[in-house]
This record gives sequence, structure tokens and C-alpha cells, in this order.
Amino acid sequence: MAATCEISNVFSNYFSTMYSSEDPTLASVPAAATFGADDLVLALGSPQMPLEGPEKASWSGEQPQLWSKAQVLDWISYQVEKHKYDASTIDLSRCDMDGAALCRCAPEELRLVFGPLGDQLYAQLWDLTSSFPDELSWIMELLEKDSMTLQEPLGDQGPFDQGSPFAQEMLEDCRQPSPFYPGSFSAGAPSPGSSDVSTAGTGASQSSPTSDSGGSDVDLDAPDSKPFSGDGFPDYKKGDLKHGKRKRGRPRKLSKESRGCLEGTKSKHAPRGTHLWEFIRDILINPELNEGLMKWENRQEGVFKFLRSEAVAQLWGQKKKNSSMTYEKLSRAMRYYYKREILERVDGRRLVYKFGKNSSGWQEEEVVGRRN
DNA sequence: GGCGCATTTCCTGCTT
DNA sequence: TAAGCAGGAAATGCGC
Repeated sequence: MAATCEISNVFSNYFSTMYSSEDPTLASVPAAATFGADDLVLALGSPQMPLEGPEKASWSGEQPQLWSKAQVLDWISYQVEKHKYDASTIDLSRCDMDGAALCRCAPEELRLVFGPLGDQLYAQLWDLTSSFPDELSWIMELLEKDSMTLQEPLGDQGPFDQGSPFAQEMLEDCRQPSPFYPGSFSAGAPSPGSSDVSTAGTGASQSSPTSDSGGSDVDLDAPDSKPFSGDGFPDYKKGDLKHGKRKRGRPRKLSKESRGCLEGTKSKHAPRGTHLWEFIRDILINPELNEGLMKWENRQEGVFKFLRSEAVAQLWGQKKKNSSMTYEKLSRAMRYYYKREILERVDGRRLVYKFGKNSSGWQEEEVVGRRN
């Protein structure tokens, strides 16, 4: 990682020289700026922490499809830094693309270019793109205003979670084709999340401009948390230590004050969060969302297998605004479904589960019915 | 405020 | 040895 540090220093110096004088963020970077390979190199390692302080990164708050090359670089550099990834291993010659091109990248391509970071980018991009359905743009604007008023360090996404397939369900009543995703949301057609799913990025845990403050469902966690401090988790995650160990259970999320503030912006009757098994089911029944995350082993029987367990966990974590989600935790939640017969055990097979009699919506007939 | 549900987190032990 | 599985225990968030 020494190489990363060195590169980062060089990048940082260069970037600060380029953009420091007027606007510390890249918002001032001309969208039409042309970047060569050298510029790409320089861009990496100059992360723009989007939620630190009142300033935001250039890409934050803007649809990934509309990002300029500079914004793409900005975002990549942020991700590289966030994940402490060794930038020297990235094929920089392939980073010269605008947001539209980035969103067309298949996960395999991202992996090819960014290595292990590709998965992170994929999920992250998915989350970002699905955060901007046009139908909700007015809500986003509203929430953004509110969150800006309430608390600067919040991300752009606000308390609404529109990432992942579930967001689509939440938007069921107001869905319309998006200009960027013609025909999206309809059965079989790419959804906002999905078209990018096939094109975009993977899960990287939290962060992002999406305000993933690491464990805050409502995202207003924050005045006293540091959305991007180190691993991006609020301080409590490190502070709740008892004799060197963390306390059990879910870390505390919101202060009462922030929750109270939030009530002004969030529907009192917000739908209860989608359940994990529904999340899993929806990925499985939407091939365009799946992208190698999971596969049916026996569709008739409801038997499925995790192919990229950690990536799925990351996506689940993104949906729940929990950047520390892992497959281990996800699988624990899955095992609780055995008792309720939502899932059935599949003995002797790793990463394989089976839908139980108390689950629904995964059978082909049901899927077809839902789509019609 | 209490309750119940649905996780989330940590942990230990076992299996593959 | 690592990864995954199993399940207990304790904790939180949220709707009612």
C-alpha cells in the first residue's frame, strides 16, 4: 500500500493545484474538461470526500449517467481512497469515460479494470443511479433541501432509500419510464437500478453521496457521527467498546433530536422496509438485477445459491444503510427464516437456500402474474 | 411507554 | 486453515 500512498500524494498535490484556488470541490471542474491518461492518474488519489463539511463532491447530487469524465474520475478517486485500494493496480487507460459510459460497464468490465474494487464500484454505482428516478426527483429535491437545512454532512440522497430493487416497489404507484432508462421499471425491462446494474457498479458499502452514514436508517445520524471517517462508520461503532470489545447488538443510530427533525421530512406511513427474503427473491426473479449475484439451482423447488455472497450482502447493506453488512450477518438473518418456514434448510450445500412455504412471489406463475 | 417483530451484531462450536 | 453454517444471546429500529 505504500505505492498507494505515494501515488495519492502526487495526485493530491496535482489536484489541489488544479482546483484548489476557487472551489475546493470538483463542482467547479468544467464538465467538458478533457482528461488524458495522465490526468486520470492524477485524478486518482485525490478523493473528494463528498460529505465532509458543507462542500460536496462534483458528482454528488448528480445522476451518474450525466457525469462528465472529470466527475467520473472524481468518483473513482473517492472510491479508491475510501476503500484504501491500491490505485497503481488500476488500468487507468480504461478509466477515460463519462458517466454514461461508466453506467454501461458490465460488472465484469469493472472488475477487469478495477480488480476487486470493481464489485464495490458496481454496487455503489447501482445505488447511485437508482437513487435518481425522475419520479422522485421532486422528493429528492425536497429532502435534499431539508437535509441541508437540518444537517450539512448528509448525503444527497437524503433519507429516502431508492436503491435496490425494492425502491422500485416503493415507487410502484408513480413509476414512469425514465428518460435515461426508457421502458424501465416494466417487467423484464431494465429498471433504474438494473440497467445500471448491468452497467454499473457494485457494492461498496456505504458512503457515497448517498449519505450512507453507516448505520443510520434515516441518515440524520450525523452531526455527531463522521460519515466518512475512516471506514465510514459513525463513531459509535468504534466507541461502544467494553473491555476492548464492542457491545452486542445493533449499534445505536439516531439521536432523538435528529429523529425528531426527520419526522418533518419523512412520511409517517412510510412503508416498512422490505424484508431480507424479499430482497433476495427480487434479485432472483429479476435477471437484469441479478448479474451473477445469485442463481436458481432449482427454480421449481425454490432452491437458489449465492454466487457472490459478499456482493449481495453489500447490496443489502446499502438498502438498509448499513455499510458494515457482511454475508455472515446476512446469513444469520437468513437462518432465522428457517423457524418461520420462509426458508428451508438445504443440508450439505454451502451458500444454498430454499424458499419455504411461507414465502411467496418467487414461483414463475406468481412472477408472471405480478408482471401482468 | 410497552410490546412484538425483524433484523443486526457478536460469539462459540461444528462442518466442509 | 479458511470459509461457511448453526444457533444462542443481546441489542436496536420501527410500527402499532
